[in-house]
Amino acid sequence: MSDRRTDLPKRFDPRPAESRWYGEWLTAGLFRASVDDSREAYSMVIPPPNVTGVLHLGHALNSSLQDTLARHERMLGKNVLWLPGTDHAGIATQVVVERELAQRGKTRHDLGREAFEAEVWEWKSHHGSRIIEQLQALGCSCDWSRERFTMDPGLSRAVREVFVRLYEQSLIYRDEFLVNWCPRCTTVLSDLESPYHTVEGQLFTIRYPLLDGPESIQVATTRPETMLGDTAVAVHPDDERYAALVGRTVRLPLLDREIPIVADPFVDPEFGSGAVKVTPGHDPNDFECGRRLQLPVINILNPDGTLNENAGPYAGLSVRAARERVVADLDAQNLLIRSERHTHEVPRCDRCDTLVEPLVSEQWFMRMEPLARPALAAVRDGRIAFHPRSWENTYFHWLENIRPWAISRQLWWGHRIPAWRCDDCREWTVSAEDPDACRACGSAALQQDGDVLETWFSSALWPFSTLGWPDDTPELRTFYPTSVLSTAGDIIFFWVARMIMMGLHFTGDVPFRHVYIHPLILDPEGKKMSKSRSNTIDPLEVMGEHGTDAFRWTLVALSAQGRNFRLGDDQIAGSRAFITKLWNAARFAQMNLADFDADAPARAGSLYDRWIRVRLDEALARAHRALDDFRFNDAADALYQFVWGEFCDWYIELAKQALQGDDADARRASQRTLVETLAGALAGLHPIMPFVTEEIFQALPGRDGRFLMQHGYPKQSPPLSNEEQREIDALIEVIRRVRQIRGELGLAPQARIRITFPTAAAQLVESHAGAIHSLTGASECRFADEEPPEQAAVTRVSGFSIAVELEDPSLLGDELRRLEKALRNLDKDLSFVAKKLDNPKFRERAKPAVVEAEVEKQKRLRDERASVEERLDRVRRIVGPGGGRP
RNA sequence: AGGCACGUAGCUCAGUGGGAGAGCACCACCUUGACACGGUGGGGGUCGGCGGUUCAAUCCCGCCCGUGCCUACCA
Repeated sequence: MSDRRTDLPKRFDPRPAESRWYGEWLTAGLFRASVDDSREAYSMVIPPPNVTGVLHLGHALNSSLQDTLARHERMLGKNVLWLPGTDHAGIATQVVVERELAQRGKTRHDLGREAFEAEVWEWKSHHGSRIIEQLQALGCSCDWSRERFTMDPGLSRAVREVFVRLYEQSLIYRDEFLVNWCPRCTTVLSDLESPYHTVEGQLFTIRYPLLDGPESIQVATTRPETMLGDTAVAVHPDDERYAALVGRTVRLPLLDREIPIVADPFVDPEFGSGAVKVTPGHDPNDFECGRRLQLPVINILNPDGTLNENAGPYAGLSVRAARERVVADLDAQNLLIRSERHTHEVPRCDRCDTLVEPLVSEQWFMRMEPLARPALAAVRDGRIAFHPRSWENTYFHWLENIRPWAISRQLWWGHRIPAWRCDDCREWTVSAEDPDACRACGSAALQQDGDVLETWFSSALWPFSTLGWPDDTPELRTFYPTSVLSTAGDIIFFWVARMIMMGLHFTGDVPFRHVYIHPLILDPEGKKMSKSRSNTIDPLEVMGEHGTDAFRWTLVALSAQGRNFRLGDDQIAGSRAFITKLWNAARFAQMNLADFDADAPARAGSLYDRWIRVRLDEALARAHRALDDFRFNDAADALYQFVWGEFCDWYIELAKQALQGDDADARRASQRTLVETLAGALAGLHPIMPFVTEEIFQALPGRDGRFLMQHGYPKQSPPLSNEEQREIDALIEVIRRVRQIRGELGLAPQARIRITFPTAAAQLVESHAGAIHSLTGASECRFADEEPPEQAAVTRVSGFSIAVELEDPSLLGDELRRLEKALRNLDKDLSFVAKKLDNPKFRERAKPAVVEAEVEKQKRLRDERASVEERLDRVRRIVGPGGGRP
């Protein structure tokens, strides 16, 4: 008799629901944004994952949160664009493809640049969409028709345009600078790409003899081989021990080079001997010291990490071999004072883990301070807000101490730098279009720079390059600035700050209005997850095991602001239980809706019906306020409490009377409330757990072929009057109190009980007799104002007492203990209230409302105490002083 | 070393200037016609420590201890 698609099976099976609904949503174009739309726009760009990447927990979390926002805003009726894509990940991708080539016994040099690039594109076409498919499995509602890749023609054009403009503004320049060099990748790395790792090394103390005289000076170093590039020895200007030596000359051992002793405040007199060898070619501090004092720079390394001709007899050796030889030779000449164990930090290549060598090289740099100033202002004046706000400190600190950015990379995979050098006059021609002739001398003998730009350079343009910049496109006009950027805290420098700088500089506006920094997921022991710790969790495995909705719900429900969280199986199992609860509530609804006619006129609902609708409205309002503030956990909590604690625990139980009763009108009204409230709850949950909510929604009667997302959120219902609110509160309290007596006295669940109410409660009890009987297990409710029967447990409910008759006289002993406990608790409460009210300063200085509340509280507690005490006396008289039981 | 968080029930975590909550775990009873991934009831916490501000502090301030993350780096 029903035209519904299916009956809900006993258990929810996530897999088929996930693939079915995701496919239908895509077909229906639900995720498409439109530029020709009068609705308010809401937009986000996805932090583009690395094209070589696989979905890890960080992606899963961030994407779940963004999807929650995107779906929520769509359901609010906005024109939502969530723009997806990937970045080309210069080094990572090149390393992957080179590894594949190596298996075929080839290097990229065997292929040549063009063939190698083709090889990478080929690789991308086969493997580059893996992470996109994984995001889809997670349910992400991105507008896939607008998927972008940082190497797309449009985005590449944006990169060139930006490079050329910055060059013309003298913000991009070439310079010789000490850079981080990866000898394996043979490319420069940014500081951020060369993280430090702790190693157990040695600290060598070496003696440098003075040129004129028998004295010598001792220096300490962890990298003795770099002495081959020393051009000075430095001491602190205020260090009296060495004051006489400053300006004299030492003879550098092994190479016999004469180098000066200089004074520079960067030297820490407390460390080691207080004198330091200065190697401007291979140490950041020394490089800066060298610039200050105009010391010569000697580079002793070849690009592959071997020593070059400047190392004299050590040329051709690896750094490691050279270190051993240098130490041995120094020792032989009695110049090695000592070596001791020393833990220190060395930089390694983020991508291949090779030791990074600082070395001087000519690179393209970008001046950052002029762009940093407006970027700082945009956050200071609130045009961009960080959530949680404390991350602003991180942002400010980095931008206030910003240094030039080395943007060139000696790779073959990436955006090739649009700069050509003239063979004849050596001048650079920088141009968005490939030039025919040198700008300086007109020569046609031009060579394009072989380097490419760092990947982050193109990522920094992502919020506007993906929307068509530099053209003035409808997409840009509609969706820029974007609404929210959601990402991880450790990426603020790499990406967020650079997007803000580039966005302001090139579009004149901020790239996004809100930056949400999501929590970090820790393992069950509270440690950061990492491959090296092998404590990672594979999101796809979890999704397969527990279902994607359970996984998403867990991540969202744990995302409290400003706090990381631990993830383990327990958390996810809890989410699955919640989904099962929802599922079973839906099955209950379905069973009771078999004859439901959505179009039939229904009379106004019962108090229960009107109450649960109001509770739904309040839960949705709380959830939506929470989402507005990025308090994802609070949103989840509001919905959870409603579904489980109110809809399932109370409404369904209360509605059973009408649903299963004889009054057809009452039944129809409750059916309507049941289905509409459930649908409203599903709508509220849908942004967080899209699949199961759609699955249930589509199985409910009265569907019109549209999807849950298209229905949006339910309209508000009229509020309850104060009287109605009091009535439902009192009913719930009565039921709770009686259940409490049953539980505390250990009455068997089957045991029927008789309850005596005062006549004043008659109206309440009679209006809700069905609920009271079924939910308390009462067989009879009586009304009497005289003293309650002796054989009874008495409890107090908002202003009146109710008595539960006890069949078994021995239970009075338990009742005695129950009352004694209640009395103890009341006395405790009373003494705390008294402590306040007896303090004259409290009455004098506390807010009058607070004082009044305490007075009220005291009055209520005293009343209650008197009533409990009276009853206690009576029970004591019956049972005797020892109580009913031993 | 500096910065930023965090420390609340056995565990994972919410929360608030007026005597603290949830989920899981635990105890008791219950295979009741949605649901044992369940129901009803219950026990359990000097809210990290020490000071300060306040009539009142778990909450605000300072110091200390512990944990985590980030940044920088001593040759």
